[in-house]
Amino acid sequence: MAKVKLVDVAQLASVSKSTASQFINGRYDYMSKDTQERIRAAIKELDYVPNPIARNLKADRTKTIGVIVRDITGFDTSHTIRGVDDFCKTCGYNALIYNTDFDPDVEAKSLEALYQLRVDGIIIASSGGNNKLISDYINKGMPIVHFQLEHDGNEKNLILSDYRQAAFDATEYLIRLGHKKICFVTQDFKNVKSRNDRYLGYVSALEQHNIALDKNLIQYWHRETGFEHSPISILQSKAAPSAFFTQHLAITTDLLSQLNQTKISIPEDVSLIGFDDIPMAEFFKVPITVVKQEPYIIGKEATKLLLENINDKAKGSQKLMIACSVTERQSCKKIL
Amino acid sequence: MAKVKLVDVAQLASVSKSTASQFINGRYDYMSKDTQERIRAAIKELDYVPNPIARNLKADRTKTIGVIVRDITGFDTSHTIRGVDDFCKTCGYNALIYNTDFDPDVEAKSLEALYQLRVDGIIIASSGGNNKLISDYINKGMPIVHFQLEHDGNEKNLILSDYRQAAFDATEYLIRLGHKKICFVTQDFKNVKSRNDRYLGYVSALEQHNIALDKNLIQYWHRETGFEHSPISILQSKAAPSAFFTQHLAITTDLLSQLNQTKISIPEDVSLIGFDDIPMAEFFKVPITVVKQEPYIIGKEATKLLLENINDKAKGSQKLMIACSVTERQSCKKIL
DNA sequence: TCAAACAACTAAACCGATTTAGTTAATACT
DNA sequence: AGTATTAACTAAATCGGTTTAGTTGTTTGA
Repeated sequence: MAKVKLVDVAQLASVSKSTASQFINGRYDYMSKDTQERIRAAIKELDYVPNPIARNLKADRTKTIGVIVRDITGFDTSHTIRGVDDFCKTCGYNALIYNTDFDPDVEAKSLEALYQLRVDGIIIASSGGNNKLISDYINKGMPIVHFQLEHDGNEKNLILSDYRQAAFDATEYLIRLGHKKICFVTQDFKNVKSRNDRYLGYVSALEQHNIALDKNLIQYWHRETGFEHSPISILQSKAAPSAFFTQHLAITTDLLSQLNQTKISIPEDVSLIGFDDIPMAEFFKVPITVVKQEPYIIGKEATKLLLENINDKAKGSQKLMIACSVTERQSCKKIL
Repeated sequence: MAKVKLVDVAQLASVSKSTASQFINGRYDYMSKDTQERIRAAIKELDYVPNPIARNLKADRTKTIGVIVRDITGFDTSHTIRGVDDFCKTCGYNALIYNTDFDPDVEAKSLEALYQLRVDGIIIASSGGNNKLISDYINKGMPIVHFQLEHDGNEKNLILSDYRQAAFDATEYLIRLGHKKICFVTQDFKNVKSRNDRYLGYVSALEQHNIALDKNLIQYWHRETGFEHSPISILQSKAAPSAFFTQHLAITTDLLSQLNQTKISIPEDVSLIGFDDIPMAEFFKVPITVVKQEPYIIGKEATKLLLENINDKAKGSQKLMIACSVTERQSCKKIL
C-alpha cells in the first residue's frame, strides 16, 4: 500500500524529517516560504499521506471511540449510531460498534476489548449488569458516556430522554381521550431509573387528573418470557383497561402480535400508545400512536459530551435530557 | 489510562523486552518454564495489556476494515453490518462504518478516508459513480470486496444475491397465481448489472410461461423524483397490470404510500410483490409478499472473502451468489 | 562592537511494541 | 580435548511519525 513516508518527503524537499513534520502539522513558524513550497510540492509529487498509526502511537490516542449497544439492527439504535457516526466524522473520530444482544457478559467483553484497543472513550447503553466494571474503567481514566439506561447512583455523563415527561404526556394524552383505566406495561423497573421515571410520569399524570392508581393495571413484561399475564387475560380481568401504554418497542410489537391472533381490535376494543417510534408505521393495519424518542439527536449529543470529556477531563460531566414527543396516529380511540 | 508497558513487565520479571515479547506472542521455544512463569506473573500483577497501536505500527496493518454503505439505518443494510461485524469480531478485526447517503462524492471521500486510515481492506456497496477511483485503490493494493451492486466489468471479489433467479421466482410466483400483466418497477438498469439481472429474470419467467413481454409494463422509478408515471396512471392505462413487482424496498414503500391515498386496495385491485424484506411486515394492513435477500449472510460472506484477500492476495477473487427466497404473505391475489 | 535575540533549520530521543542478529553457557560429538 | 550444537536469553534496529533540545547564521540593541 502507501509506502511513501515522511523521510521520503523530507529527502525530496531537501529538508529534515523534523521540518517536514512541522509543515504537515501546520506549524510554519520560522519556516521560509521557499521551504514550505518545496515540502508542499514533494508531498504532492509523492502522494504522501501521513500514517495515523505512527501518529497515534506518539500521541497516545486512537481518534476512535467505542459504542456499545444491544443491537445495531434495532430501529432506534441504528439511528443513534448514525448520530454518533455523523458527529464523529465531523471531528475526525471513528466509531467502533459493539453489539451485546442484551447479554451482560458480552457487554463486559466488549468493554474489555475496547479498553485493550485503547479507544479514546466509550458510549454505552448499558444493561445494568456491569456497573462496578464500568466504574473501574472510569477510574482507570476511560471517558464513558451513558445513554438510554440510567442506573441508580450514576448521574454523570449521562444522556437520556426525558422519560418522566414522556410518560406523563402519553398518559395524559390517553386521559384527554377519556381513558381512565390505562394499563402500564413495563419491564422490571427496580434499580433502573429510566424505567422508574416512566412509571413516575404515568403515576403523576393519573394523580394530576384525579384518577386513582390501580396496581392491577401495572403489568410486567420480560425480554425472555414475554408478558407475565397475557394481554388477553388482562383484558378479561374485572379491572380490564381501555388502553395499553407499552414502555418499549419490543413490548409494543409483542402485544400487537398477540392481539393479532384474536378478534380484539385496536382501537375499537382497546387503545394503545407505545414508547419508541415504529418503522413503516404508516402502512400498519392500525398505525400506532407513540411517544417517540430522538435517537439521532441522542447519538449526536452523547458523542459531543464524550468528546468534551476526552479533550477536557474536567468538563462535560453533566446529565442531559432530550424531550420526547407524542406522535399521534390511529391506535387511540376517544371514549366517553 | 493503561500506562504499564512491555518494559515494565520485562523489568518485573527480570528478563529483556525481547523475551517478554516472545512470551506474549506465544513463542516459547527455548524459554525456560521458570522464565515463562515469571513473565506470566508479572503480566498478571501489572495488569498488562499490549498496545495494539505499537503492534500495528510494527506489523503495518490495522486489524480494521472499512465498510461503505448507503445508510446504516436501512433494514437490510443494518443486518449486513451485523453480519460483517459478527464475522470481524470472530477474527479479531474491527469494522469502521461509513455512510454515503447515496452520494458518490461522499463515497469517494469515504474511500479516501479509509485509505488514509490504512484499513486492511474495504467492503463496499458502491454507487457505481466511482468505478475508476475504486480500481485505483485496488491497484494501490487495497483489498476491496463489493456487494449488492454489480457494475459492468467487475467480476471479482463480488458477493451478491442471485438477482436473476430471485426475479424469476417472484415473477413465476405471480404467474402461477394467474397474473399475466405484471408491471416491473425498476430503477434505471443500464450499466448496473445487478438491476439488469432482475430484468432478465423477469423476462425469462414470462418467456418460459409464454407470456409476451409488454414494454409498457416496464416502469421506472428514480430515487429523487419517484415514479416516472404515477402508479395510479399506470393502473388506468389500457395495459393496466394486475400486479406490481417492485425492485427495491424504497420503491415498494413509495408505491404503498401512493396507493394508501387512493381507494385502490391490495390485493383486491392489484397484487404486489416486492424485492427486499420489510420490517414489521406482519403488522401491515396487508402484509407484503416479497423476495427477500439474506443481508446477514451477505455481510458474513463478504467479510470472509475480504479477510481471505487480506491474508492471501492470491486467493479469494471469486464471485459469490446467495440465493433469495419468496416469502409469501398476503399481497398477491389468485386470479382466474 | 559585542552580546542578545531571532529566524530557519536539524539531530536525536521517543512512542511501545516486534524482530534480527548476536551472546553466553551448557551439552553433544568426534 | 576441542569444536559444533543447542538452549536460553539480550542488545539494538525497526516501524513512521512527533518533539525536544540544539545548531548555525543573521539581525537587532546598547
